[in-house]
Amino acid sequence: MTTEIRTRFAPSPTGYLHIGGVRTALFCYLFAKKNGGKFILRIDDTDQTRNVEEALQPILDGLKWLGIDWDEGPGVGGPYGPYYQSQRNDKYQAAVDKLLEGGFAYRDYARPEELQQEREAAVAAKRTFVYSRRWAAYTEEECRKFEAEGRSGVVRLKMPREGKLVIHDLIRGDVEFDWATEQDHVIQRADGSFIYHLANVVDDHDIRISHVIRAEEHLSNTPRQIFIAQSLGLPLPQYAHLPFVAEPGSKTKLSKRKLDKYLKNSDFAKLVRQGTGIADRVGLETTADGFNPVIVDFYRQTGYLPEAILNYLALLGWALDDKSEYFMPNELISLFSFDGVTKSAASFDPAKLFAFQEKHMNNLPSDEKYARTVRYLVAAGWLKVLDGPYAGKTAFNELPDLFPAGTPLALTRHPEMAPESVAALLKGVIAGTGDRIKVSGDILDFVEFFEGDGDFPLDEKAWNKRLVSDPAAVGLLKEFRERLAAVSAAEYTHESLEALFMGFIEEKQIKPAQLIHALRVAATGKGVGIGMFEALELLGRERTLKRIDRVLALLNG
RNA sequence: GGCCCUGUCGUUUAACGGUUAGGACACGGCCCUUUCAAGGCCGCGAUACGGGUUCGAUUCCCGUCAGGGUCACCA
Repeated sequence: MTTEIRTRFAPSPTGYLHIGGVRTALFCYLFAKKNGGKFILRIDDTDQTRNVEEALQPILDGLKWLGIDWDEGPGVGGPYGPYYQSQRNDKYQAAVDKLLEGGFAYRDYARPEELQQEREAAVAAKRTFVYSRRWAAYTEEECRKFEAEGRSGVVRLKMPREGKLVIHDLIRGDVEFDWATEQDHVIQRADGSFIYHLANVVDDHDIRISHVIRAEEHLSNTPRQIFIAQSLGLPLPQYAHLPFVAEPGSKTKLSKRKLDKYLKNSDFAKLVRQGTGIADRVGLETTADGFNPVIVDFYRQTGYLPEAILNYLALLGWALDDKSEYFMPNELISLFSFDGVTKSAASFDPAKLFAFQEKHMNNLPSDEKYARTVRYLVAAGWLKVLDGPYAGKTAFNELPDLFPAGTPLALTRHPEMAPESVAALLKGVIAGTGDRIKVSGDILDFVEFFEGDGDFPLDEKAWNKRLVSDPAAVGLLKEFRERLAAVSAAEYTHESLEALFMGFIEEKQIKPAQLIHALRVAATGKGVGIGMFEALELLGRERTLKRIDRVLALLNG
């Protein structure tokens, strides 16, 4: 009999998807898919004080966006549901009863402060704390006696106090523990609710998990889980404890709460600055609670590619060989194995993540780049959607990551322009920017093509340097303007414009720089940008002339 | 503090007893160039320390040190 490979990711509904969690989910997913198995999503909501649905949605959305699809779980169901722990209490109760019956657990009536005293005494005596089990109750009668004292009971595991346990970890090899160092952990609270470890073991078995793949921080918790499983007579899954994702430049676990500290890392700060710049322009909230690189939403909103994030995260703790680094998701699936997984914690490097993003973005077909940038231009107010499911919508969160091809768009500042021309312009801008757009939101750095011709903003520094304080350049610009005016609309291409320009500077015996900077500022308002002649072609003759004339008029006035 | 894990350039990793210890990102320089990117070339840069085992240790063993995790009626 061959058993199916089944892995699970079991997030608790915290309201956001942590980047470290994604890494764990990804490895679970890759291992399952590589081996033709199933990846299951289970929700660890045993702590019921939270609003589960609301706090779960961002996590489901994030995983879906990344393409980490689950075969069983919320939304898709499956044969071993329910996939919410809060709905499985009957199973946990049955397990606790069985543990009690078998003598593997007991009811305990100790008060927290009494336990605390024992603990302190142990520390003072420099010995390992071992609960005296003084308030343990094994019969109904004992229970009633303690309850009469006003005590409330919990159920504790009755851990072995001798012998050793060896865990065969797929990544770490054999790890040995002394049973004596394990505590009598609570598995059911006084209010009858259940503790995670109990629920976890019961569910992993019920849901037929074959491989428990999780972060290293759970390694120390594994003995008690094994004890529960063995006491219940359940077969053990295979374990694989992944190194966790650490802070930039440190080995401490990455946390959502320490944004201020991470901001001192210049690469991290750079990432945040870029993201915030984009989010601000498309009208998104940028509070640290929801918008920060530890949370997946940050990347989605800034315009990262899922495949880039997956690629980077896969390399954080896994390597194929000494040279390959660039992988698409399907390649990761076919190449993944525990052999390549590292043992030590890997710190999150924002600069390297960004490098992967650049690479994947540069390999993106231009149609897809187009489909991904529209959202930013619409949300920032440069474009309007004329028809289709998103007609009239402007809020970023109401717009899709990828705009459907053929959606008719209008240019806010040039309402007269036909949708086909708008689409052609945007396509041209994307082609012109080449590899300058690193994240989809970067399109907002090239909106000079969407500005009005008579009122586009002029970069102050560039304006002063290239025009105000360079009268020679202005003279040349005036003259070159006439040459441009003489070009027919059909001839107004970057090739012929470049030829025209080169002829002009040769004739004038000058270097390109003596005119081209002035021309750029006049035509785009900026000191930097895409290739000059591509820019002129995109603008077209009429718009170029209008722009130059406006600037010339400003200089005279 | 007990227990557990980890320790190769700044970061991420390769080398599974024999290499001038390799790559990528970052960084520095040069080239290209109308700006900004990109690209090309070059450079900087590591086996935590101490003992063993071995003809030979990054690799195996022991110790030290360092970092991290875990010890909740959180997950």
